[in-house]
Parts: sequence; structure tokens; C-alpha cells
Amino acid sequence: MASLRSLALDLGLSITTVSRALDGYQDVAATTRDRVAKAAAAAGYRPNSAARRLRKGSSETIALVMPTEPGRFYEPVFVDLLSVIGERLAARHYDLMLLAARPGADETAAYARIIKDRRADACIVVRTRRHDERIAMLQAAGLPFVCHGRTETRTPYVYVDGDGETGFREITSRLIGLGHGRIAHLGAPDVFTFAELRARGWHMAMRAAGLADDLKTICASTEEAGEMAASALLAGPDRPTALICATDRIAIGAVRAAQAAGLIVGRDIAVTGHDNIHASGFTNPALTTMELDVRSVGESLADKLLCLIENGMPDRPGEIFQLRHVLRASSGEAD
Amino acid sequence: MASLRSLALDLGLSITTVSRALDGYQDVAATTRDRVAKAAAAAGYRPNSAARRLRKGSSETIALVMPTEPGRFYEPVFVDLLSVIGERLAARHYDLMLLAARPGADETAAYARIIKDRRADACIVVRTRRHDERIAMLQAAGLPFVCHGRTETRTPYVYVDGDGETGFREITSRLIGLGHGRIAHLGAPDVFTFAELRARGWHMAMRAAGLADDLKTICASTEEAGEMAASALLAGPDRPTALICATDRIAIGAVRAAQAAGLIVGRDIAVTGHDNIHASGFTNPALTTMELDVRSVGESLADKLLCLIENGMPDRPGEIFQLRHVLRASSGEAD
DNA sequence: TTGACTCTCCAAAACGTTTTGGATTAGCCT
DNA sequence: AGGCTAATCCAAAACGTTTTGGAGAGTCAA
Repeated sequence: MASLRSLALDLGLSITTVSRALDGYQDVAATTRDRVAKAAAAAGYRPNSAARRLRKGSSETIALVMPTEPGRFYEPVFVDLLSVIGERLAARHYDLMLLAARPGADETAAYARIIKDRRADACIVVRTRRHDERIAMLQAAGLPFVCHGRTETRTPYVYVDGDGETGFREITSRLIGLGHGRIAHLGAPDVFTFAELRARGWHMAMRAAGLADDLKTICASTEEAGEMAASALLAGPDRPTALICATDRIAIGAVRAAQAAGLIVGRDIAVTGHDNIHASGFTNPALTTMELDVRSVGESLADKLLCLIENGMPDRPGEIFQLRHVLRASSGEAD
Repeated sequence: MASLRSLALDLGLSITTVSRALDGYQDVAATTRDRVAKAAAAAGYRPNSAARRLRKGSSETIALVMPTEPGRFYEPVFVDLLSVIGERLAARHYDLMLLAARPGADETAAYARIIKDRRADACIVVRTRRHDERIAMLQAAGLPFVCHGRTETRTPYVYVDGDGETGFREITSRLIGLGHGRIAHLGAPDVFTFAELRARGWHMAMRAAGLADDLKTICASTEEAGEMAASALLAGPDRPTALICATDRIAIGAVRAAQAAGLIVGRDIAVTGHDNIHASGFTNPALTTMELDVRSVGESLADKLLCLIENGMPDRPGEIFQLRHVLRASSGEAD
């Protein structure tokens, strides 16, 4: 209702002056600025966003394209991440726009539309892949973006990630310290950067300890795939005594496979995961895993993005958060 | 890049004609319409959304305010719901805007802003309460909305919900059929409509069977609260043989409490939940529960909303989906 | 007194679309 | 020939904001 025009009329000023007063320009007298500010507050004035967007050519909107997949794919933590990001952006008057798209052509089309129509001032890229076309698209288009996760590219980009490599190195070393010698890794598909990093952590710990790092399988991040992959490993010639899994879902499948093979998880074999999804606290035995502080990650993502839009490259383009280990019975360290 | 103006220039037509041609008006010659359509497609023309919004006074945006709470609150299913809704809305060129707000003043402020600034053409209300101020706010403001869940109001409104009452009546009857006599209900806080409905289902089944329906407690929907509530019930004078819990999280806590009391769940006592969250497949024993078809619910929500915006009240203002029962070992029917 | 400078303020243009209220032409009937 | 209708097209206004390029009044120094 309240518009610059109505305010100007009430105050006996021009639209220009009211606009500039509200924007804090120095070419309007301090007393006038005050008067305008008071009137605007009293009228509950908020600029019409469509008009402002049209004029400024920016949308004051951040887009996030969620790769949707059939079946239950996301963890609750993703919603928490959305909340944190949403709150942070709202505080700076940015809207969060959500687009759902299946990975592949659909996803590419979604980004293309964001870019072409300038639907958003910037976007958040989640579930990054090692070779990620999205990065190139966005960079070519000059649309600011922040990644949740890393990617392999020569050009600099802004990202926030968990330190999967260190996390997996640590948990592997820890198991080695507990006496494990044959430790297998059940990795996620290596198109994803996180999969590569977690595998690397396991590799490094094994090699540092002078152990063979040949026991590695790759499977999708589902319970079923994890169960099949683990079964195959356990049926092999030289049965591993520990299974370091790239994700909790894989680990949950691995626990089942071990139990199906007659092993007692936590005693005969150790199993660990990553994510600390809700279910992993309720498997039997409960799953040793690791987790990120969602709030920190979300706030960092939002802050970097805002900085990128308003001031250019942030001081720390890439930020990597340490994981917190959650030791439970599946690795034989708690019950 | 491509604008009505550039198209008009290329085609030797006026902006008006191009605009009306694209909108399919009958006062532009069919051949011209074709010519314009081809040129627009070739140029990849998409109307500038800010300009269109400014002019039409609508935002082509749907808002969804997520009540955020500290801690892990949402189930993965919520993300699936977002995906389904997002896809459906995108197909009709509506954007989905996500706002995060803590229940209470924050939430009210979020809705107030949507209403006052007309940030959205409509909104989706989730996690409805029995007495829900949001409904009154939106109705008073004349902003179209669809609820995920029901509320107690005299005025008609549009909603999509799961049939918790029937679901709980059925599972209770089923347990009665299995020989259970003392069946308790662990309800969620009755500010929420779903809690009331589920409790009613239990009540009705008990009364229909001539059983006492006095064993009822209310607790928050968390594992901890469920555990405490169940402990209290189990320590009472006349121990129940079955615990019908309003949510899986409560049920998971109840399972723990029963085990702490030395009972074997599925044999000495039955426990059931609702939601079929991921974790409930991994408790020991696995949890008997019930679930909604997220895709149907999401599509129904989106379709009703679009209908509401474009054609007014849908034929079926309220739609209630049946729940699918998931029978597992915790109720003694599977293992 | 004049010119330069500072301090305030403002009219008008612009962003790209939709819509209003005609204008023009051709065809047809009387 | 004149008048009427139908079929096409279009100029201009409007949506509410930001920004450009001054205008006017006062102050100060020369």
C-alpha cells in the first residue's frame, strides 16, 4: 500500500528525495532523512520488490537447485541446512528460491534458466561432482555461486566442505590402532568429490601404516547397494576385519551383510560410516560415524554467498570444516 | 536479452502486438501469431519476470514457511515433499520460495511480510495446529493457501492430509484382534491436529471393542520424550501390552523404554508408530508403522493451490489420503 | 558585484511488461 | 457513394522504483 509516492505526498517532498533519504544518501539533509525514516516506519513502508528488481536488474533472490532422485535420498540434515541458509539470507533481505530437478538434462535446464532469465542473483550448488558442468556453466555466465562440496577445476571458486579426507584418515588410523589389519573401504560412486576424498583418507592411513590398500569397492549410497557390496567383500578370500563406509546408508547395509554372514558387528568386525543420519543411532549395534556442524556450514555458505554478491571474492574462498567423530558400538568402542 | 522490444523491432511490429500475439489474443491475425511465436522461440524469449510482476501485481511465486526448530526435526520425507511440489509448480512457471522461521513471533512475522508485501501469490501451510492463527491471518488477508494437515475452523479452507484417524483405528483394532487388551496411546502435543486425530482413532477402536481407553499420555515427538513417557506407563499399576505411538520418534523411545524394563518388544509388548521414517526400519526389532504416499500428497497440494489461484476453489477443497500400514516385528507380526 | 562552491532538493527517464482505448484498412450492404 | 462492421494493429499509460542531470538558494572569497 504505502509507496514512495504516498510517502512523498504526505511529507511534501518529491519521490526522489524520499527514495534517496531512505537509501541514506548524503545529498539529503539529515533532518529530512530523519523525517522520512520516521514516516516510512510509521507507514510500514517496504519497497515493492518487483519494481526494485525491474529497475536494478537484480532479483534479490538466491536459487538452490536440489537434485531430486526417486526414493528417499536426502537426510533430515538437508532441511536443517536449508533453514540455516534461509534464515541467514532473509536477514539480508534475500529470498531463497528452491528448484527441483532430476540430475541430467533437467538439472542443466534449470541452471540454464536461472542464468538466462537472471532469476537469481546467485546460486548454491549442492552435491558437487568431481567434474561438474554446473561450475563451468555458472562461471561462463558470470553468475556468482557457492558450492557445498568441492570439485576438480583449475579456476578458483567458492566452496564450503567437510574434511572427509581427514575424517576418514583418522577413523582408519584409529581402527589400525585397535589392531585391525585388513580394513576395506566401501566407497560411494567416484563421480562425487566427497567419495574421492573419503577414499583418499582411507588410502593414506593404510599406506602410512604400511598396510595393503587394495580392499576397495564402490557402490551407490543406499542400504541395498551397501549390503551387496559388503557381502561380496566378506565372501572373498581374505576377509576384512573392518569396513570403512563412505556413508551411513552404505554402512547400514554393511552391518546387515556382516550379520547375515554370521559375524557379530563390533566384535568380529568393525563398521563405520559418515553423516550421522538419524537411523545410524538405531541400528543394532549403533553405528560409529562422523558428522558436520550443520549450522556452521550453512552460515558459512550464506555468508560467503552474500559477500560474493556484494563485495566480491571472500577472504577465504574455500572453507573446510572438521568432522566430529561419533564413536559407537559398531566399531567396538562403545556399547 | 531478448525483449518484447527487440522482437517487435525484428518483426516490424509494435510491442503491443508482439505481447498480445504471445498471449494468444484473438485480435492479432493467426499468421502474425505464428510469425511472432516462431521468432520468440528462435530468440529464446522469456518475459522478464520482474516487469511482468510489477505490471500484473502478482508475483508468480508460492511461499512455504518452514517452522524450524532446534535439532533434527524434519524427516527426509519433507524434502521429498518439497521436490514434488517444486517440480509441479515449476511446470506451471511458479517459483517456490522458502522461508525459515521459528514458530511463534518469528513465524507470524514471516506470514505478515508475505501478506503485506505480496511476496507470494499464495502459500503452503505445513504442520497445522488445531487452532492455527495462520489460517485466520491468511483468510483475513485474502491470500490463497493450502494446508498440509487439517485445522479446526468454521470457515472452509483447502487442505490435504493423511487419514491418521482411520490409520490409528485400524492398527488398534488389529492389535485387539491379536489379543491385546490393555493398549496405551502415546500421543503428540494436542496443539497439533494430527495428534488429536490419531488419538481419536485409538479411542474409537478401543471403545468399539468395549475396552478402557484411559491409558493415554502426551509427550513431544522426540525419542527422549517417548522414552520417558513410556517408562512411566510401564511402571504403572496395570502394565499395557501394547503402545500405539503418534509418531515413529516417540515409538523409538518407547521401544527403548520397554527394553529397559526387561520386556521383549514384539513378544511381551507391541509398539507401533506413524511416518515410517528411515530410522524405524533399523530399530531392533524393526518398527511397525504407517506411511503416506508423498508424491500423491505433494501433487495434490500443488494442484489444489494452482487451481485456487487460477480458477478459485477446487472441486474437492479437502483431500484425505489413506495410510499404508507397514507391519514389522515390533508389533509381533513379522520378523 | 561576481563567480565559485556547497547544500538541498527535484523532474524526468528508465527498467520491460500488460492493458486501454483507439486508429486504420478492407469488405460488405444499402 | 456512404455508412457500418470486422479484422488487425498500435501509441501511450501504467506498475513503483532508482538514477541522472540538473535547479535554486545560500555562503564565501575576490
